[in-house]
Amino acid sequence: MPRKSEQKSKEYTIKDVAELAGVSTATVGRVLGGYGSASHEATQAVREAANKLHYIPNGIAQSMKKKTTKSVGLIVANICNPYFSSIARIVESVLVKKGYNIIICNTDEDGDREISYLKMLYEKRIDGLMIASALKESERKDSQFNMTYKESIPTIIIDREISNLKFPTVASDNFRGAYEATSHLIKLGHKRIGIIGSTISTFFRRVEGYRQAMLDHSLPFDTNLVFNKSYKNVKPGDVSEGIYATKNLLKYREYRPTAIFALNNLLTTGVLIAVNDLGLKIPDDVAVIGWDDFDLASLLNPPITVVKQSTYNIATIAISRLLQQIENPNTILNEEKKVILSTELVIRGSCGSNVTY
Amino acid sequence: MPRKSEQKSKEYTIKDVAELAGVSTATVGRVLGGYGSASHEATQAVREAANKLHYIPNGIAQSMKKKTTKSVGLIVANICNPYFSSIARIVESVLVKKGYNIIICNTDEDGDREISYLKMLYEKRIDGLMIASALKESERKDSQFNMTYKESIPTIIIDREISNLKFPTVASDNFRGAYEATSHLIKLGHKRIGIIGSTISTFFRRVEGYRQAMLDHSLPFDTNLVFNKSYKNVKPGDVSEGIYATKNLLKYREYRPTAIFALNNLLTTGVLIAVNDLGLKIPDDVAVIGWDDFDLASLLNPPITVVKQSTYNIATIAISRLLQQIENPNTILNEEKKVILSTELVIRGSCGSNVTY
DNA sequence: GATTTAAGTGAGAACGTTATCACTTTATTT
DNA sequence: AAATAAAGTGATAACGTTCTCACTTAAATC
Repeated sequence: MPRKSEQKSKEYTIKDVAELAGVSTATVGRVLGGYGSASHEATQAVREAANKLHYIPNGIAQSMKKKTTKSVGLIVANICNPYFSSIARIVESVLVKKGYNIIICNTDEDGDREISYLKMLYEKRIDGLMIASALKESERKDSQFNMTYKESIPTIIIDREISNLKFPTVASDNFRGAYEATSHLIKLGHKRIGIIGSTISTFFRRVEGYRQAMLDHSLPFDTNLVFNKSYKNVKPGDVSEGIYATKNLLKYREYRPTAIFALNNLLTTGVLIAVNDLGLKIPDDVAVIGWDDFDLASLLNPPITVVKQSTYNIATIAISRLLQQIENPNTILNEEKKVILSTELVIRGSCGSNVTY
Repeated sequence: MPRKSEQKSKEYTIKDVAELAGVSTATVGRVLGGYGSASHEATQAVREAANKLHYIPNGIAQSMKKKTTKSVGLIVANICNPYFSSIARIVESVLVKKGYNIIICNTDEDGDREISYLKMLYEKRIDGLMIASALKESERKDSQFNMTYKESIPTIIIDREISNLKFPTVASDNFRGAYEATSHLIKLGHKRIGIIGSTISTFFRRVEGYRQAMLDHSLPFDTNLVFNKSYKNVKPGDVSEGIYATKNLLKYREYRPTAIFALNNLLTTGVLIAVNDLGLKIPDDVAVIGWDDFDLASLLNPPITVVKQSTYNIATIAISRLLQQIENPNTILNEEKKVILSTELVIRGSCGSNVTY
């Protein structure tokens, strides 16, 4: 049965190459690894042998010896969120040029999953970690959570801040972005503004910005207008969450908000679907403003006003700092450990047009 | 300087745990690995020691010994494409439950990048591979390309077929989906139908479906209406490609197609933006039909008619088959090596309403 | 109580590299 | 021509696990 032997095609090792080339494994290492020195003949012979055997170096063994894996972990809530997928793509494109690869983990905003991912990645001995933590405000003080983070491995926190960890952070100015968006709505005459988010820390900052804007304009901060719970009957990471929240906010006609501020892309879509389902018109019946820009925003009728994050900058700054940490562990990044990028309010038509600026 | 010693926090090994627990490394392995047998005392001592040292097993060393890495590679064109990010998310969620993680690679439809990714993943000794190959029709016969694939490692091809490799495949019925979409347009009275794609193999099959539909309805197959080149001045994986193509197709008023069929999500968005830019109305001036459904499709004015793929099914079938190959390498999947899933034509308003069915 | 079976253990050889060390050969300098 | 430097090489010890093997002790069988 010659077929059987075919199936278990042996994985060739450096030893096989050495044997075929008639040199020692050390020489093979030197030739293939490009260090030390080897004669022309030896080099030739090794190359030939490696080719003939279709030798593929064992990265695991290399990692074992070199104590580096050339891989970084990326923990995000949901790779389907265009914001995170853009970041992933940019980060990946930078990394691949340096020979790194990227391990992607979706937490679905679940703190426990985040912890088990961390353990997994640390076991994998990743060289670096980029994380948009799913830790909730309340959990951030919990020392048990912080113990799961290894301060010895290069880490960069994106999108959300984790206050009591001393890792560098790159994020948007959530407070200010939300403040501006809310102020914009207020200037257009809106007094009852609903806001849809969830329990993650970033959204808290945005809600704070919203709150401050309301208060600064002598409007009440009404918690009935803040929808930031996650309901069990609605799966997160799905349009349905935004639909559910919107329908709840718009349920009682008398108390109905005249504007809704959705705190991420998916939620914005949910709001639009729900408003459409209810037969309401934007912006006349209800104004809408979304967090995160999207390609189709300007094509909708009316075009949607959004708070635009500089995703590209977040990603590039974050990855360059991470690589810096990885490649030069002694670098002290104290100077500007925290990078906060400003957002941009892109005014389109979904909030009405009687601007009073 | 006690600070310096803090910085280089030693990575504890199984040896350290053994020493602290007062047992041999073999016993630690047994306790932590959950195999063999260990006394209650030993178990207790080991657990305690491991905890005290915050011991994190070295997965690299484990992989070295066990010859399995518990990681699979996913090669796609662009993680920002909702189609691929959905697949990635579903696949990841299945894998993580089994203790695997996923390494993501973006080829940007570049065959050379695909090859270098393959090499990288093989060196990493991934346990399995899921790939939407970027190989072009012409390259598929090139044996040089096929040599880069290792038939010894479990692999599943998704989205696109690679004819001369004997890996199982899961994909949509591209021909039929395009045939139906084109027929739909023809029945609505369209005779000049533009189609926008690019050079990848999947799109060829779709263009074939389009072509067949035209011929079956006694309409000419006009290559001027087929836009499937990639231009250097336009970066792929971006809305601009679709915009550029659309503006080209609609340039000459006399020859202008009355309908445009966009072969992926990003291209559809590009078409919509371009049509809007040109001040044309859908569907009166030009009808639009897109490949791949999207959340906002029904909210646009008019709602966009699309060919919907069963992304969820593609992902779940693909990953379950891959896991089957990984966990039971002897399984012969010959019976139904190729799974072709039918698409669904979701008729909305972007093609006009005088349906003659 | 003698024998078999099971439970609990440690020593040590792998796994496939890298990289140090010692050595030989060749090239370069005095 | 002798002395030194440089280039080329192979043996071999790590890296941190797993797991077989051999062994001791305890439990179960007759």
